[in-house]
Amino acid sequence: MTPQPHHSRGSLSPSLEHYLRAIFDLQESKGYARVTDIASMLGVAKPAVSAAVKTLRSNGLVSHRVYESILLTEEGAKRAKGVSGKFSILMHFLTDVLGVEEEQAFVDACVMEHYVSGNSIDRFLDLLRFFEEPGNQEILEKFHQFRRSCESVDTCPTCSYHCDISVIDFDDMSKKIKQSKRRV
Amino acid sequence: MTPQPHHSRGSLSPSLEHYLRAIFDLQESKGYARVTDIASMLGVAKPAVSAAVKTLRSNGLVSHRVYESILLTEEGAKRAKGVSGKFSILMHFLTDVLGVEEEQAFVDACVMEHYVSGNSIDRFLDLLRFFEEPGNQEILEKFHQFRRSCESVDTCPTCSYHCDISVIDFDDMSKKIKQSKRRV
DNA sequence: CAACATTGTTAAATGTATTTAACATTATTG
DNA sequence: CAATAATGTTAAATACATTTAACAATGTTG
Repeated sequence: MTPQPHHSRGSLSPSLEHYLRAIFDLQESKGYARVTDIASMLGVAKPAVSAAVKTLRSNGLVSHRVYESILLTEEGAKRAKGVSGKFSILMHFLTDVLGVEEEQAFVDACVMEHYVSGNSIDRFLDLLRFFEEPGNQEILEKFHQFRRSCESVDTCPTCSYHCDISVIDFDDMSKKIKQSKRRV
Repeated sequence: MTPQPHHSRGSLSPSLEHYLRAIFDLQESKGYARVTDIASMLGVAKPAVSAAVKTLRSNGLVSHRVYESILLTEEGAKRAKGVSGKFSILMHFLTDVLGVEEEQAFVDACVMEHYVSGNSIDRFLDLLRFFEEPGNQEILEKFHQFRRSCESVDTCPTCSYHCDISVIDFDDMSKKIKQSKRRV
């Protein structure tokens, strides 16, 4: 009914958020973003970028005159910073705390940044900070030892998730979970 | 060229994986799954379920004669167990370690189960187990205290992610990340 | 067992995100 | 400055996941 303001506050799809972060990163590193940059950065064809930019533009998140370069608006920059921040937290958590290999952590952080709630991200950050506290580094080190002691899938029951799920004692961990299955 | 075997080993879309887990859960709780059960469990319309089941069936993951109930094949059960296991680990980690509120944890685990690599899930499980080790519960308790000390967003810099991302010191956490931006 | 309720399917349409092919614009350079 | 290269857009097609509406099969019960 009431005409929807173009720079709406609604939430973006994961795909559009990802374009937004790519533009943010390019703007940080070279001052602006071009369609081709974005396309090669994200590994998609240029028309996909054109379409995405058009949508972002109609949401008031980027300014872009055809055939020219793309810049974030203030609102766009604000949102992009949010996504980028999530990414940083996740990336750090996965590599520095969990010890996930960097390439893998990157891929995972790139999807989690769009799907995990800000709420949970806050908690990831808490734990990251906890391990950074004076005196707590050694706890992290202790965990890394614990983790490193499990190089072999054959001998360690905790390293078997994607190898053989049946090794894990799920009865032990499924009590409260059962109850929370209301909505999926 | 060569006719693709129907029970292919390719990977499923997040959506189909989610249907698969729903079927798994229903089969566990009542022995079989009906279209209506799945639809109401996932909050989608029945034709969406019909379509998904048809695809799962053509992939050899469920057996289903029209108008009858749906059962996982051996292969389907194997894969569903994998997804379900990821869910359990994530749910536990989010609630018991991070202290994420249960409803929120549930939502997040439901998406992460499809998007996070088995590799990283293994690491989440490691950390979960680490905190369960004799003598380590108190570390977790210490973290929970650290975390609980941050109820107010106004006074605690770690609880501000989705409120004001700018509070976080990203320069500090963006060195190694910069380098890993090859593929997105 | 006929009427009704429940359950499931098909058909048609929508929305989003892609691709390739063809074309348009802009930039470079000989 | 004209030819060529690079960049960007539009158009058309595909794929997937979804919806509503209409219909079909199955089950229940008076």
